[in-house]
Amino acid sequence: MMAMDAKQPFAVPAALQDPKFPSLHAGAEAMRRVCLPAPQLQGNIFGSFDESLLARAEALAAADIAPQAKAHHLHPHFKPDAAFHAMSGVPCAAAALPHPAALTAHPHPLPHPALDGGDLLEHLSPSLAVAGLAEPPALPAPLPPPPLPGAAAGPLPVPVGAPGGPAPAADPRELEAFAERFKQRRVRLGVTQADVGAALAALKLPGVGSLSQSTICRFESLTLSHNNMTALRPVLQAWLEGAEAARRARPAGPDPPPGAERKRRRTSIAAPERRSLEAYFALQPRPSAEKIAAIAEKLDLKKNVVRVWFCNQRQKQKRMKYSAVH
DNA sequence: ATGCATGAGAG
DNA sequence: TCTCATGCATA
Repeated sequence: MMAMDAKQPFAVPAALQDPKFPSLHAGAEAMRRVCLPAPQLQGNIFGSFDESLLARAEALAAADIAPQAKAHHLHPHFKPDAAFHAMSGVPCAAAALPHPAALTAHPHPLPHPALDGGDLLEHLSPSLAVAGLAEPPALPAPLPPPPLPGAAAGPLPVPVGAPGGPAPAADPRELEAFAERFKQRRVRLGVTQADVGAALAALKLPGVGSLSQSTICRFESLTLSHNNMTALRPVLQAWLEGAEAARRARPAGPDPPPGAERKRRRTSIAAPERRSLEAYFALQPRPSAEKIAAIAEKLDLKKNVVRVWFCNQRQKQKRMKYSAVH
């Protein structure tokens, strides 16, 4: 049998994840939907979900072979998490889309309506594609440089919600600063990300188990959601302080070389398929099951793989990094 | 460091 | 089914 990871660390109950503005969340969600390109238009486009859509997406995909085949998250859609941007106190222009048109706009212009999908697909040439690829328009860049990283004054004022009130939103900059200091101090301790993750279990904090290297890494690089960052901060801070204290106590640390055991394999999506997916995503980040099926068939991928890919893609859009750094 | 995946909870 | 937190596997 398989070694089950019966350790469900401290999966914050979803209900607890946004205890804050439940209605707001829902509202934002709804908002996002209505803000998106006219649903009717969508219906139009996808209603006759035929070769044309797929072809277009693939045309875009082909175009993507250009320089930035990877930087797609540049057009933040209006999402619940956008609230986070606003909370940061920054007039995050990135969250406020300039024109409704921008919602459907992609890094690349859509092929002319005159162009037929099928044909386009077959006659598509890199040159044509690249021609349409203008440099990404200069971003509004409303973000002033992080002002206060140096404010390393002792223990962070863990913004705890006063009893009766929801926990105040953590300042993204503060989180960012903490993450940075955390990494620095961790390295100074000569502890790896994996070590930290494993060590967390020893803290015996209620509801806190171990974490993976991935998660620690993502925390340090701010590639987690704001909520996630906020939840993890106190835990990691606790570990850090404990570790530093322990180190002062007895400077010598053992070096246990861990063993290695492997098992499952990761399916990897080939570049061309990935580009197509990105193009589809640009057109419609939330395809219906049918669309997913069609896309899957078109790209010769498993339906589930496509579905998960879209989920992960959406998740990526919500990572802190983009809000805090960009 | 990051891509693809799982599983819980909510709807 | 989706989101969200998280992890294994891998580039």
